[in-house]
Amino acid sequence: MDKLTCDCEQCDLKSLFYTHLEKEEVEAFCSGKIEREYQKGEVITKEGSLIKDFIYLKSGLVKLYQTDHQQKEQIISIAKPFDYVSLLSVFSNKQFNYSVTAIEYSVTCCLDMGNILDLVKSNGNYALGIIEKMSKITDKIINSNLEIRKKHLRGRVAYVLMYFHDEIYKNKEFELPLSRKEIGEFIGMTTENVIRTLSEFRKDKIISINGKIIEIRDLDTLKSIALYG
Amino acid sequence: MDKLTCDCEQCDLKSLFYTHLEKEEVEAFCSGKIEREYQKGEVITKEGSLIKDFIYLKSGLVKLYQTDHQQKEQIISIAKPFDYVSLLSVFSNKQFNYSVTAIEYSVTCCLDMGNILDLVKSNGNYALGIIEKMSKITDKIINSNLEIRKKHLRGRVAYVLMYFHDEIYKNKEFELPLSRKEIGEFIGMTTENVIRTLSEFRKDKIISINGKIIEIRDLDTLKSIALYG
DNA sequence: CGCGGCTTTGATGTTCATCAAGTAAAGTGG
DNA sequence: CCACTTTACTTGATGAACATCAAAGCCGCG
Repeated sequence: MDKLTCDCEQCDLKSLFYTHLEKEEVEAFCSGKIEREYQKGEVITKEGSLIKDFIYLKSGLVKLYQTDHQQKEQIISIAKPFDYVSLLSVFSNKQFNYSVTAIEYSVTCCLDMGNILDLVKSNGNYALGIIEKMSKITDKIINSNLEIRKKHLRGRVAYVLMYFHDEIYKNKEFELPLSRKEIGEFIGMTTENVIRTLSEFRKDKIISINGKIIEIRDLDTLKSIALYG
Repeated sequence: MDKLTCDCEQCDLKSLFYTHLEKEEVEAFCSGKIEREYQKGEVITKEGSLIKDFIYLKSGLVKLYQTDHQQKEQIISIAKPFDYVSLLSVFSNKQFNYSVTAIEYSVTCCLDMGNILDLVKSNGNYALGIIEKMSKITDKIINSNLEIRKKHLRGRVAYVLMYFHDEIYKNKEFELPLSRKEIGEFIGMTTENVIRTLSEFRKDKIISINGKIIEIRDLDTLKSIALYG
């Protein structure tokens, strides 16, 4: 994790954070800003730690997860820029409810929580923007949890592959950012069965596997398994 | 469903909605307000219908759920006053993402959505209150879904019973507001297995069952099943 | 080089859904 | 108010879906 300097004017996320702000507000806002970069595997925030900053993801990919009393992890959500801004818990708790770890090289931007609160209070349009954002993010998380819950193993694995295809890489070939174990933690099944199901898809010529590289060979079939499996 | 008249001054929820408002704001706010009452089983909002009002629950108990392409229902959450205010979707969508049905006699209060939006924009403290509320509600939903997902059948059923005991009725004896089928829809198992598990608990003298009336006879055991089962 | 973590496959047993069948309760129309 | 239909509840038997256990290969890293 390193610190970077950055120019807010060219930040992709300014539409999210700065649209409703006057120029002087932006400057005040950004003065306390710190960018950090994380390598794959580095922890960004830990469950239970105090919330001092408001963090959002500028680039990369992260996983949100909780850890069990048996040290088992449950992945709540995979998030890309715009999808993850630490909106969960931030406004209701003193501590983070979830841990966040980079699963690809990622850059975050941290703003002082106090600044955000002041802005919400003083700028209604800004507040509304935050509310809409929160609403969308949590809707997505809740819906994907419901989706996963009602599927069988094949459907769940297909769902994850389609998720990476549709939402993240937009390409039939991509490198899985998650280990088999993590996929299991995400969709609630054992590592062995994730592997077995992937192997089945390979035998059925729905995908090709080369380590972490996946190529989708029969998108329609995969899609229908994701929907009805 | 009937309309009622109501006095905002004595509304239990005024702490949530009116704390940050001036007297004249409250009046403007309440002018468009409509109270409605629902008998057990009556639908409050339907998935897919247009959001015109901002609804919150004044008294009673409701279920939030989605309906499958096979007409199967999945219960997302059981909500009591303060727990349910239609915050999910409301700020991010034109339509409701979920249906809501009363599972006990309930009273709702509907406010014009436009009024709420104006307030959020013009009153920062009010906005912050809404944000905190949203954050807490969605945290609860996400957490309970994760909890349920990692348990076995006995643990899930115990979890539901403990939920009614701890959160709703605060009493060892209560009448289940859900049918066996609905409990299954809530915790992701079949009706038959809900019944079987309840019967097991009865045989193990953990609970007594009389139709929908449940009495918890061994709270400690039930609690530990809910935690570790 | 060896150790630990990730991956893979097979064999085995448990958990759970499904099917079937029957009883009880609750609503419906004559 | 009673026959009738429907819906909720209950139990058992069966098989499918899935977790667990075991063993071995692979790779990266100190």
